[in-house]
Amino acid sequence: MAAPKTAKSAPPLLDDDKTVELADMFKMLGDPSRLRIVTATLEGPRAVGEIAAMLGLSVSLVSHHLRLLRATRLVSPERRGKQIFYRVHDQHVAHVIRDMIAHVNEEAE
Amino acid sequence: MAAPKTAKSAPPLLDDDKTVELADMFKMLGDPSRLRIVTATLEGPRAVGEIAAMLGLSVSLVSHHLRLLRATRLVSPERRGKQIFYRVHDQHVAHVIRDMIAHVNEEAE
DNA sequence: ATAACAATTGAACAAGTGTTCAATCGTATG
DNA sequence: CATACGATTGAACACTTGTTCAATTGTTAT
Repeated sequence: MAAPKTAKSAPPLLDDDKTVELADMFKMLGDPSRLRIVTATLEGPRAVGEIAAMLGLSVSLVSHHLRLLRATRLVSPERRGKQIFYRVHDQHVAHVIRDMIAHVNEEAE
Repeated sequence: MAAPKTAKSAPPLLDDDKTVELADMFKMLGDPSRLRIVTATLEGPRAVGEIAAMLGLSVSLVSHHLRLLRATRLVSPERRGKQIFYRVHDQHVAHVIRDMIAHVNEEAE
């Protein structure tokens, strides 16, 4: 909790549940390692070890992050032999992230 | 740092600086209080006390968050008399956030 | 100047976070 | 079966983070 004031009057633009849900999604992308992992899976299914090598991170660390990303439904796993391939969970997520990347890459205004 | 492996080979989709910059932006929006504050300023310039009342948060807390949001250039202040009004820093930021909200509100797939 | 109002600031604390290391699980191949 | 490989898991750690409270700065009015 935050304030003793019992104030509440403005119409929302986003209800409380959606706000928390969205914040959780943002939080997941708010860590550089995780953001790199997600953008890596954006280009196609990538195995855990592959991601780790690409990014210069330990397999353990990548796996920990993938567990969180899975829980937030940002990526989804698919087993193929010994390896497990991850990709962005759906097109919805992919679009949002691509959008953000585009905006940061433009940066012209 | 993370892994001792000296691996590095894949072409980026987003260079390191931009990645960190984007992650910082995401991190700011990754807290529910802050996300609500930003969406509040999305509808027009809002005074600090006004925001605090709308959201049921203490003025102090809102101010702390606004300092962070200012530092990340997500909002910008404008003094008008005793009060200080905040609004989303630019259209760029506004668009990205509106986009995200729209996506979460749809949620249909 | 004094008082009142709006907002910022700093210290302090609990709770959460990213990372590492070692151990474990799952799947394929000898 | 055993061995090797890929990935997950859990404990432990230092570090960061969100929040509160009290004190302070800045602004307008009396």
